[in-house]
Amino acid sequence: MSEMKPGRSFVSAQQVAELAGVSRSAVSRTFTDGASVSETTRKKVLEAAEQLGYHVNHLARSLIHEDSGIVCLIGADINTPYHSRLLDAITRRLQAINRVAMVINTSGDSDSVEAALRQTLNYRANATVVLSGTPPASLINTCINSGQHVILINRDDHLDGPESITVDNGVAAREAFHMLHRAGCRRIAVVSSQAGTPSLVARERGFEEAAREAGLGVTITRAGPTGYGAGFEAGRLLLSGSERPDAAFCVTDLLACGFMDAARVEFGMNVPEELCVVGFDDIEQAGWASYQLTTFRQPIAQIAEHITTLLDSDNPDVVNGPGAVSGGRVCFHAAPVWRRTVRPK
Amino acid sequence: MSEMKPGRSFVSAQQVAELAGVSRSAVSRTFTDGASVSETTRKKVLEAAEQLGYHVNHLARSLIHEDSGIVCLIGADINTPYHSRLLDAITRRLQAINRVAMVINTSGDSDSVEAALRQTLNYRANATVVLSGTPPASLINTCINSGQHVILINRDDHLDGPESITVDNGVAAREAFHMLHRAGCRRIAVVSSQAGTPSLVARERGFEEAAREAGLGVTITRAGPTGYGAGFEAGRLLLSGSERPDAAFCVTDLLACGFMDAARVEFGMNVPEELCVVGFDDIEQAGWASYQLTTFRQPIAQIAEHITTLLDSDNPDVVNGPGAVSGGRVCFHAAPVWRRTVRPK
DNA sequence: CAGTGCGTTGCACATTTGTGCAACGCTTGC
DNA sequence: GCAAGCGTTGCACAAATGTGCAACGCACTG
Repeated sequence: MSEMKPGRSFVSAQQVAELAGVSRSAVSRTFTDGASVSETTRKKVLEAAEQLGYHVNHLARSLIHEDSGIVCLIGADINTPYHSRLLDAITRRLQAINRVAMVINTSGDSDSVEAALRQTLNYRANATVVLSGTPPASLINTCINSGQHVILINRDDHLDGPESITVDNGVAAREAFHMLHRAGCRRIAVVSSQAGTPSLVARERGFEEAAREAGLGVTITRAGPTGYGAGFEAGRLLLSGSERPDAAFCVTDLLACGFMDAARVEFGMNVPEELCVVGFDDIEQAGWASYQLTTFRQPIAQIAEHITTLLDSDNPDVVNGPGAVSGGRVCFHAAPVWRRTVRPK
Repeated sequence: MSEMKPGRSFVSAQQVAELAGVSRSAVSRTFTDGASVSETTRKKVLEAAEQLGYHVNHLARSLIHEDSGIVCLIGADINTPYHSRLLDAITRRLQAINRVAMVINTSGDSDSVEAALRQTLNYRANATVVLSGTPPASLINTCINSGQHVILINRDDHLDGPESITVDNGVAAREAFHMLHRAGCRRIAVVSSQAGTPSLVARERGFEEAAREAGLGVTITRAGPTGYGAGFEAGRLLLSGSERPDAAFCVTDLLACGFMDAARVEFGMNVPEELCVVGFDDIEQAGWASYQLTTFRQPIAQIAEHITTLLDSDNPDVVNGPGAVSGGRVCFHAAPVWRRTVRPK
């Protein structure tokens, strides 16, 4: 079959045309939807293409169309359960609408981030999706200034260019307080991190407000980066004091897992009898038998679907119509998931 | 500052040239390393570029160079702890050498996978890295036949085109057996999955062989997909029998976590007193206080580094020299990580 | 049988960039 | 002062593709 030179470079439409005995235009039209080609030439072309292993060069195609088909995903901590699930969902949906994802990892040192971002602008990405709160706003501004279509997830920089997809962190956090309050908890700790991400801050604030309205004060602990280790450390600090809290709202499930483990392993406490815990995100581990964590579910599927909607309804003709999408804000609900770390009322 | 039309399409080198009062060649040379431009025009060009928000179009640049700078990563289950860590490490290293990652998620239905793969071939990726054992061999063959530089991780399809990066699964699995055997375990179960991935099969085989040589038989359970749920289910099945195993080798840490949880929650067993467990991968959760799982560490950093080495040493002039990289096979060692799920000798 | 119409095909030009080659100007050495 | 040399610049062509426009051929109709 494969009589082509194996390591040699890619096949061009010209070569296919010569083998099929038609013009290069015919080859181009064969691979363009809606173009006018007769069935016989189409067949000849497809046969020759198959034989040579021809694939349309999207780079050249994108020179002409505005649409490169590339969507750039910018995020940090993509090895984290929540972010990797988000990445999984988004890449899948993108593929379903014939887009392909370029991933920029902003966890490294920031100059390499800058370089990578520049790379991406260079590839004329169709849109840029910012997955996490960590990438600095300056990067986002660079994208916007370069005419990029930017979609922000769970940030609330109030920029006018980008679309924004949010989760009602504040509302959910208020609900978290009432769950714990109704369970009889009165000395409630808030476990957060030093990341200072908009969504985390919104959760802290929402909880604090609800507590204040109920006449309770809360102490906020920020032990380190947003992860298991920080939660564990926070647990060790908070529970070794003379006045132990009887509940904790952890702004992230990872923090909650660490906190619970500290409580049980280091102090032998029982959850939820002596200590109630509420998390956020509903990562897979929250459902594991060792944790059975009561938490709030991130509407990942809805977020991913909304992104594809934004990209598909990217009609340039509808500029400022009533259903204009540019600069829109969408907020999804994070529903509580009841498991076993909060005592039933 | 930004007097450009905000939503309008990208800036071309021509426009920069006109604003700077130079020829387009001068613009091109300004953004090409090693080209000859005087300092004064260089400055004029950079100023004009900054003002217009110009970024070099990599798509057009890649038309001329062979090097597109894109590396395609194909994998399934990227929301899994092991795979997401691998993805994290690889994307970071790629950015460090000025490449950018395109991610193809093969978890979806297979026709969308095929479409996505075609997409990627179309982008003239510099290389294709296959992350997991799941993508079918036909996809890989498509890549190879199209002249792609393919790098396989933890597969052992014995194809001649691609480079192969492996972990010594068999050796590690034999070591796992001896760890358990030395701890006094004699009724040992192997917990695996129905995925049938090469690396998982190699682990099963290695363990089985070592057991046979020691005069022991083992039972292999394959409860479902490779994950926590399947491990839990396997635990429920195996431990409810009349003759309980006293140890389990789980071919994946996720399986091990599920298995341990079933043992403790459903049957109230103590680990490692009544049941020893060994996992594989050393995912983050293996180090959590609730598990403290003894396992084998996947050399993720080494794998990622080796990939970049392969891409950097991609000297086309050295075709068949002594250090030829094409079709090479590299095997890294998976070192044991001792924690608390195996009794000390 | 001639004319009209429609589907198909090829030519030529467009997209954006890198680069060889020739020309040009400035500096330096004799 | 003039020639040589070197650094810089612009022209023109290359890369692979999509597409408008004109031409061509075939079938159908009057």
